[in-house]
Amino acid sequence: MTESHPLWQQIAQTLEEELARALPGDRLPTETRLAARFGVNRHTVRRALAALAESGLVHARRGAGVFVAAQPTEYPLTRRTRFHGALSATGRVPGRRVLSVQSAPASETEAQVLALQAAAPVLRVEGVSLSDGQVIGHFRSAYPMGRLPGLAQHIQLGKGVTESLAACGVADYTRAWTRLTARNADAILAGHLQLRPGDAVMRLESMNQDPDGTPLEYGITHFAGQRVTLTVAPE
Amino acid sequence: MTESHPLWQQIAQTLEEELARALPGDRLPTETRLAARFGVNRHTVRRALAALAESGLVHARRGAGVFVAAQPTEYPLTRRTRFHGALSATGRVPGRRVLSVQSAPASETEAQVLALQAAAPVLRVEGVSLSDGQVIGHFRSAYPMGRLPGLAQHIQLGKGVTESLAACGVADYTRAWTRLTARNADAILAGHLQLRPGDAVMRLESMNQDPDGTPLEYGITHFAGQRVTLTVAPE
DNA sequence: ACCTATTTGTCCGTATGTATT
DNA sequence: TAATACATACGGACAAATAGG
Repeated sequence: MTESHPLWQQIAQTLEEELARALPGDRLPTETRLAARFGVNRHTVRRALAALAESGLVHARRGAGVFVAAQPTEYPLTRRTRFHGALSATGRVPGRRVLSVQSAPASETEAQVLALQAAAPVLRVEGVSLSDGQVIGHFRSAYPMGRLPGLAQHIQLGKGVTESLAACGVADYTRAWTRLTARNADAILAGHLQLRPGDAVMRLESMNQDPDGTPLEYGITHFAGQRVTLTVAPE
Repeated sequence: MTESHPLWQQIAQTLEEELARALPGDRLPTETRLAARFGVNRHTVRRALAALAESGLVHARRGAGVFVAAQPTEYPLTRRTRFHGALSATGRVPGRRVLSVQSAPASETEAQVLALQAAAPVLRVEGVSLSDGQVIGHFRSAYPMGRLPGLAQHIQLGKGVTESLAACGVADYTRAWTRLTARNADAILAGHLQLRPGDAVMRLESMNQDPDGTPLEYGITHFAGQRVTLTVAPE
């Protein structure tokens, strides 16, 4: 093809084809060696590797090298979505790390979604979700404190959402709705998810409610696109 | 801030905050001006702008400048997902452009999902979906020809999926399941969706069936992450 | 229709920082 | 500790697309 694509794209495509015959965890040649092989500057190779990393095919570790990436985790997205159970069912070991818990007056959006009066107190919980020890998601949730007295203590003890809600008298809850979109990770999110800025992530905005329809939780979760597949199935 | 975040990240964050007060279509200062303003090299500004572009916040046009991007389209994802109806309901004008129609023996995956014998004939349809004239998605579908005689003629006449299936005697169909993940667009997909390589896209793999559970369509759709929000709601 | 200045895109080269081995 | 390897930042040069005269 006389179609003169940029050098870095040609290199990326060549590498992508070769990656099809590689195994997850395999290490690529160093940037310097690749530059020598293709007869280009190291930065041109870096541009190509950046594209592959954005596609989730490889990931770089400073000082170590560039490695072939692994396979995704399945995550069913149903009305009764439970993080712990969802992952256990697919044979993964779930985990959770709470980064911060704080109470604050509800934002405009939170008040509206949770059906609260303006500036009513909410408990904000931020953390990351793990699958087999690897970070797959980052969540930021808001709980109405008025309806869930004592929730903060349980959350801070490291208990799961379902368990903590049960301790507050919530026997059951279901997901009312979910809004989904894809974004490129910014620097902060990439840090949480152990990705590179620009990597594709799925953004889920959702609300959970009790059987009476009372809102119990409003959250925004970001999943690492390359490590998670969401499944939407009828029940 | 002595907080040692890279320069380009700090610049990206500053610009992101300022973008919140900008209107879609607004033009940013040139790279050279921004470099002067932040007291850095032009390449450092470019790295920051690249991150914002990957997040879908801005869009660069060579020779013209960098511009603030536009707003997303809503797309409900239910058991009875109908492209035309879904968009009409949100006040958008839907559209579809078929790029190719061809018959071929089913691939291994197609045969398995559609419950066909190996290499049974399927009709493959590829095209793009429009909302208000703008490309929002790219689809590649496979239909079992044995169950849908004459489908090719209707599809080629430019009719919609629902309409074409109706002409083959399918009065109703529902979505059996959907698998979702986020990816970065490669060069080809970016071309179809009028995005830039590396932009976040949502990949939907889905199967539609008739009321008896007979598979009718297996397809993979990619939505432009910045232009579409999927909603998952219980029925 | 043509030219020109402007603006972004690509590529090279160099230097230095930081994490890993 | 030292060598290796990726990350950041700077500088320069030219190509390609755009906009305006």
